[in-house]
Amino acid sequence: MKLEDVLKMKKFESEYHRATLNIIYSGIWLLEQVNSVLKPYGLSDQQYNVLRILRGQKGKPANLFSIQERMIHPMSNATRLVEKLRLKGLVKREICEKNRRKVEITITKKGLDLLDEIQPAITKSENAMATQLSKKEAAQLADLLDKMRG
Amino acid sequence: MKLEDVLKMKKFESEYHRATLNIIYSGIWLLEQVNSVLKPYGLSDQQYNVLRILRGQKGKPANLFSIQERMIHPMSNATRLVEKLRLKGLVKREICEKNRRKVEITITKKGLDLLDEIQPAITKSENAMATQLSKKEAAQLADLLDKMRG
DNA sequence: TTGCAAATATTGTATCAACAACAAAAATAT
DNA sequence: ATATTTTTGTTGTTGATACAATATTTGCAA
Repeated sequence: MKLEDVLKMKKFESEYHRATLNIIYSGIWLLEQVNSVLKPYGLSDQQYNVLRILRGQKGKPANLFSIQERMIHPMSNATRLVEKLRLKGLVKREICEKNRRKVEITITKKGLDLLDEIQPAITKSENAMATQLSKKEAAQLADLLDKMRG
Repeated sequence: MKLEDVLKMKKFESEYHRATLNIIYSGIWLLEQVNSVLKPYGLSDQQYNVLRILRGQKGKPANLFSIQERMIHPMSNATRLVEKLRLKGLVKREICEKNRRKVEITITKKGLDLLDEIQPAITKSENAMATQLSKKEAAQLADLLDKMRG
């Protein structure tokens, strides 16, 4: 569905305005898709994102600062988000002995298992895009966005 | 800057995964741009969005329901958001006499003046995109997003 | 060495959003 | 006409988020 129909707009001020609104709208739309998949597992998209970053560490711990750097959302308080994951037993936190300012976060077995459990539903949701766009178009879209941000 | 550099990622699972993350990230990125422009005026992006919808009504009032339909964000409570605008004197609300369930919202002179005041900064921000993308590319980007959502 | 600046994390507070429950008016059905 | 359902909006509650203020550790400079 075209954005002007979704938002019941007659016209846009410019192609740049149309692109701007479309990117923002589509981002929110995609986040909702992801969240609806995650909801049954009791995770928010940000929590899921953090778990994936930690899995990508392959056992190496990550501190809060480096987690924030890699998040899609700028996370204004990593401490409380990670604490929620810890309470669920999905991550472990330890003070770094080398540099006592840092807190080392690692994903637990339980966290890895949960990611494995969720994976199929997420992949399915992401691949829904494949029915609309060819692989080439998806790549082109991402390239344009990279270019757009400068 | 490419998304993989921003998020310090080695690779993506697929072009679809890359596009998904890129759209979400770019949407948040754009929202931040808009918000930084609006901040000095004490408006959130949602409040600004509502004011623009009301201006588009050209004097005709809009009720809360129709405002929600046209918002980029699904707004979970329009009542309170509009109340904030009313307290600032930017909108007026009246019970619709024809259908007393409805509340008619109209933008005030003060609201219109504020929009005019903000306009140049917003346009400037939106046109920053023009230094990165041609008009044709912007259109192509928006088309791909429309297509992506199906 | 001492003092100051930078890096890292936590906490407090105020605002905002999601979700569900509720209410009132209007439309529809019996 | 009365009861039921739908539309529209409001409110309560709980949890999330932004932002600023505050520690604590480390690194560096005088």
